[in-house]
Parts: sequence; structure tokens; C-alpha cells
Amino acid sequence: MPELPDVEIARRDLQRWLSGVRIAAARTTDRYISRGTSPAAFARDSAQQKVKQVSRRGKWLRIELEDGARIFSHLGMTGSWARVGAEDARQRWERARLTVVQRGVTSGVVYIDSRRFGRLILVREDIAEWRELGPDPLADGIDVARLGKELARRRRAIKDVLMDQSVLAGMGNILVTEALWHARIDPRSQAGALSKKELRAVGRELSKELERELRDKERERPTREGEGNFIIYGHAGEPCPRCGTTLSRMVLAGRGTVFCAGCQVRAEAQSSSIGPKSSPERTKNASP
DNA sequence: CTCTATGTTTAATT
DNA sequence: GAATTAAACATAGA
Repeated sequence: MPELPDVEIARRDLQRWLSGVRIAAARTTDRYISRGTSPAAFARDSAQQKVKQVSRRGKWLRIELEDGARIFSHLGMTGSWARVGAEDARQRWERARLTVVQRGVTSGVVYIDSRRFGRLILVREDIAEWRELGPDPLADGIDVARLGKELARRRRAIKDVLMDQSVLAGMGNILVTEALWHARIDPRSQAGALSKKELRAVGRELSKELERELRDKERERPTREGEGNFIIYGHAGEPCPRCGTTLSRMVLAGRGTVFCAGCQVRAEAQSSSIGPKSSPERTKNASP
């Protein structure tokens, strides 16, 4: 499920289902997901509390309880939240259930996660993973000047840096893959070698991707969730819709990466032994 | 059986 | 040290 837009949709759902609502009972069934917290402690520390609000930074959710405790939720790769009837049977892959009472009506809010890469952590202070997040590109917008400074001192590939949650909180593999294609930038380009113009293109395309995804998710809600509206993600081997070159796939920063070797330009710092800091060069990739 | 997967962390290697 | 890469985590589906 999860990149920033999915998590924002989850936040809105949880806000609707939980805000101002009393938690009658909480059940967790997976210490791996709750990071060692026992089901008994989780239930004890959340029971009878009212939820103040549900906030989000990047891909993290924070359910704030009235006594200062808070539940951090990360959806990992396959996590999702859903509302069920009070008496509904355990869902497939259900890992936690909050039983809540709103105006006398009892219902269940369940966390479902087949792969169990997600997290559900009940604590009394903000966790480091939350505090160390960079600016949220949806809530804070993308400050191109600031982003440029972050990129300038890094030699890692641009795709790797854009997925770094301390640089921008919430960008994931799909959105970055798509945005770099729109911006016509090769994902292997050195982050610090992008020109001002390329930098602006990256910022603009990231924002557009976020908004487009969010719009799509708002609309086609419970309908199919399959990979539908991506232009190049999942389309390696097919012709590039812009230039017709066969789309390439490679592993970059540990993640499957699709790109067009025909129209995504690679920016790289000149690393010749003659000058330590020469101007960036732009190279056109050869077709495969 | 093999390969891939919307994420993050940690160990190993360069 | 910094940077990069591979592996690990658990499980499903093609």
C-alpha cells in the first residue's frame, strides 16, 4: 500500500474513525510489529483513552491519546487500516484491533499486514524515526533551494537520495521512479550534479506525482488497487511512451528501477584526476 | 523452484 | 570515516 499518498489516505480514515473516540479495548497479536511491547501492556496503556487526533509525517502515522501516550504506525510494504463491525471475525492478516465506542456504537478499527514489515508502537515520547524525518513534501511543500543544498553535498545517485526519508519524508520507489522519468533525469545521476533547471524539474515533478496519486486514491477508493496509473513503473521492456526506446530495468540502491535510456539524461560530476571540481557534464545514454 | 514486491535497518565490503 | 551494496526481516503472488 504505502507511499505518502496512501499513508495520507490512511490518516484521514483514522482521523474519521478515531478522533474524539474512546478506545474500549486494544488487541495486538504480533510482538514483531509492536516491537516487543506485550499485548497486555499495549491493551493496558491504551484502554479507556480518548484519541485526540491522528497526524502524519512522511510515511509515519501518529495516533495521539489524551494522556500523552501515542501510537506510531508505519505501514511497511503491505500494511493497511480498515474499519469492521464490532463482532466481525478476525480479518485475514489482522495484526491488531482497536475496539472503539462512538456515541454508544461499538466498532473495530483493525490493522492488517500480510508481510509484517509495518510497525505499531505505543510510547510516551516521539520515536527517533519520527523526529529524524525531513520536511514533508505534502504538508510543507518542496523547498527547491533547500533541497538543492541537501543534494549538493551528496554523491549518491539522485534516486537514492530522493528516497532518503531524512531529505524528503514520504517519497518511495514508485513516485521517485515516475517523477524522474517526467523530469527526464537518469536515476543514476549524481545527486550533487543536477543543474538548477534539473533541480526545479525534479521538485515540480515530485509535487505533481504526489498530487496526482492523492487525487487518484481519493477517487478510486475501494475499487481495484492494482498498479494502474503508472507510466513506467512496472513497464520495463515496453516502449517508452515519450520516445519509444525500450524501457530498462536495473537495481539501484537496492530497489528495482525502471528508466528510459533514450530520454532520461544522466548528470554526473567530472571525476577526472586533473581537476577536483570541474563543471558537470551531460551525457546522452546509448540505446541498449 | 525462481523471481519480484509500494520499506527500513543492519551487517559486510569497498 | 564515508559510501555503497547485500542481506535480512515475512509472506504472497506470478
